[in-house]
Amino acid sequence: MARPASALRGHILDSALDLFATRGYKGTSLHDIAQVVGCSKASLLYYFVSKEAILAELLTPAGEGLGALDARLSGLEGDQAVEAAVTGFVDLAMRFRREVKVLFQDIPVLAGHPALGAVPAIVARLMAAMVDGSTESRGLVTAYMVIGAVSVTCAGDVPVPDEDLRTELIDGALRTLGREPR
Amino acid sequence: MARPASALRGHILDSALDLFATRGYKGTSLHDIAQVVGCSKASLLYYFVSKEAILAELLTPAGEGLGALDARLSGLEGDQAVEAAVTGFVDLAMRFRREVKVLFQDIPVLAGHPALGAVPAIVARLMAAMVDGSTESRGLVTAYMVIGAVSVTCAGDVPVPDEDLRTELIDGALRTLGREPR
DNA sequence: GTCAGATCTGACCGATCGGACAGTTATTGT
DNA sequence: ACAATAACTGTCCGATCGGTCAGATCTGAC
Repeated sequence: MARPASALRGHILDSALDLFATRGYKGTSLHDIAQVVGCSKASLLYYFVSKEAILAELLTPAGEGLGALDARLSGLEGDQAVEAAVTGFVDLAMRFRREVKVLFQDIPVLAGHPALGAVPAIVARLMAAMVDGSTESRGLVTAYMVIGAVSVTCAGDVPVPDEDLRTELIDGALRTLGREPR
Repeated sequence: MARPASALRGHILDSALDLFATRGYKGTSLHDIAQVVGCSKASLLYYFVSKEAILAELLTPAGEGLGALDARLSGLEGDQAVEAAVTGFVDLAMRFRREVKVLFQDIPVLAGHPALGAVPAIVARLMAAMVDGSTESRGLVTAYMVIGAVSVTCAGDVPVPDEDLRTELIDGALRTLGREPR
């Protein structure tokens, strides 16, 4: 055994995330993952009860981050809530770029998943915070637009340094929402 | 035969588009399509040489629309090009909502496809037109943001009438780009 | 050394996939 | 009426999928 034993689990998660992000969940087989990791397919199922369990564990941190943002937002109102929602979502999307890619590719597969059950409601609150509770056409549409803009830009690989990407995403989102960038 | 014979082909395409949009290309089997259409799996392969051929035919109109927009844009410059790019892309995305959904879900599957080979270059030109050729961070990021915002909003089902959706998408995109809505 | 338990694997399984093909049924021109 | 062609299907096939399992191999405590 060349590799320290306990490291294999982490390698599996990392390789799986890479493959899921580039080929999609359904487009990646356990054989593919095993090949990249350099172990047998059976080893994957020694550490994880199923392929879906790998996906669930990969998406858990992002889900927790989203939950934390939701909690932070519940104590804010008005302009403060808007700015916190935008910056919080941008930071989350940038921190979990590969996860966002997976999420967007396999929404149908993941929609029914219990671990992700709370996500739609949280995203709905997040969007509401961005448009300050507006339920008019403008508010609904722009909230969707910001979510899409930030997600797609983070998932794609724009040739821009992370710091610049962050400020431009925040400024762009605020512009979309009709607010003056600070 | 209850159904007029020549109609089957069209029914296959329509049902396949629905299924691809909701479950993804890889998440939809030929058996699934046949069941929805109400014919045998073999019939699908009588009208189409392969599953991929169905997908290719479904995406062709959207690809042609994108090509037409590209041609229209090549004759414009400056503000006119920006507005034409934004409105043209919004109209395209709204006209081909289900196709956009399929495209976003299965980018990895479709990236290497020959029929879609010209798309990345066209999209690059479209984004360039939106930001008036800017290659700075702001331009690159906002171009991505607009593409993502419009695509995701059209793919999702925002409870807003089409007319309102169109004007809000165009206005929102122009705001993102830092331009005054007309 | 040796034994127990954790780690890892080859071989196998049933299900499902996209696709091939011979053959049946309906339609049409004459 | 009757071929000829188009439309359609049941059945089979090899490949690949996620997952199981008995056993091989490694590791650390004593």
